[in-house]
Amino acid sequence: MSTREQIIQLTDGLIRDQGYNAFSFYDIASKLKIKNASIHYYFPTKTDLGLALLETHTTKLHNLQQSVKEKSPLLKVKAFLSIYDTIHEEGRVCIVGSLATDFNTIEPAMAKSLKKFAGEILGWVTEILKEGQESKAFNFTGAPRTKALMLITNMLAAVQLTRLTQEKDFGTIKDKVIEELSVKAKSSKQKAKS
Amino acid sequence: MSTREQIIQLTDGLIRDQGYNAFSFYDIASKLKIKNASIHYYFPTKTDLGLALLETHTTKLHNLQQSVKEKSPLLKVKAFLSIYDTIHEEGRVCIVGSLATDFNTIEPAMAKSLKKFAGEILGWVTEILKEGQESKAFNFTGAPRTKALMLITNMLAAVQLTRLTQEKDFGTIKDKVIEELSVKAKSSKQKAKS
DNA sequence: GTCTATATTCCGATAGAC
DNA sequence: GTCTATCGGAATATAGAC
Repeated sequence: MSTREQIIQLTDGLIRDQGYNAFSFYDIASKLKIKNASIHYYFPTKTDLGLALLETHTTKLHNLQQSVKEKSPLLKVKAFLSIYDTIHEEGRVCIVGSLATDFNTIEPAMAKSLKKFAGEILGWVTEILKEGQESKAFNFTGAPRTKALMLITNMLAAVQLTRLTQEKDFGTIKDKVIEELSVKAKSSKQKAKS
Repeated sequence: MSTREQIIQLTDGLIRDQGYNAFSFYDIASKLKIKNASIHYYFPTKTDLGLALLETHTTKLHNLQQSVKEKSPLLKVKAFLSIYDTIHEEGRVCIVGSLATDFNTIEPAMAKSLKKFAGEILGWVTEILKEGQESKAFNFTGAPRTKALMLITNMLAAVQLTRLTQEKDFGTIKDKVIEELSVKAKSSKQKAKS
């Protein structure tokens, strides 16, 4: 991997671990055993680095979308949910949640890029839910966009909240999200479990 | 209000607006037209200030719990959800979400206090849902704790995500949360709305 | 309680040599 | 591309006068 790519990868980990305002160029430089100034060669400003990071996240999202393009709505939703598995295992949070809480401190260019990225995710999940609702693969009422918002909020905050409660809460939430989406008509069963 | 209380109140707004690592003693001092050093008179370290803030949030939570102690489960849930109304109107995020994304940068004492606070919220919402489930006021399957986690994640992330999407998304999410909880058996109606 | 003054550390960023 | 050196600024925190 090129130095530039390594810088972006380390930035990603640091932002999602500690937040945008808590990581420094030195954190990255020391890990790569290069000097501070070298980072500035690739990314003149911190905002340039943040923008490059958001571009790689966008590319990764597009790759994931492509990889499940022909799959069922359920598998597509699971593909989306699986994004958070690694995030949770790392003890980190997602890039959207991390930058959302720092939103009022980032520069306009980054804010714009972040909004676009969040919009693409929401649009994708909405499309998946719409497809599943129409094919009756999913069991939910109301607008797909609303359900997409709730699905995203569940996962985005699950990785944040389970830093404070119990590690297993993440899996509990994820399982329940899938269950509520896919379980049919509901014959009134089920009670204390999950 | 005493200077000490004003400091805490300003800290609260700043942390939930910009994040723990983005606000400074100077931000507070300048708004109160006093000097940096005066803040240190009340709170020797930033951690002391953060701990005091978490104590006021705990007190406010207890006050809210007391005020709805004799109400129905639905009104109790609405009381909990209403916490986020003001937060959203301010364009801020909740203290748990803000500090959760900064969790790996705060000192152990604050981390411990934050975990305790989050645990109290989760315990309270779980109790409300348990009560509503047993009295059949609520319509959900599975463990109350799981549903409580999902309710909290919906709201915690709603205020974060709607910074990036549309302002009205917050209300959409909140309404749907209440609807899914309280609507009965479901006569199969409802489709494109909400 | 609030101030001035200062210590210390860290940060983002730039200039210029190699 | 990476380095040394340095600038300018901002942060937390403390000492001691008033």
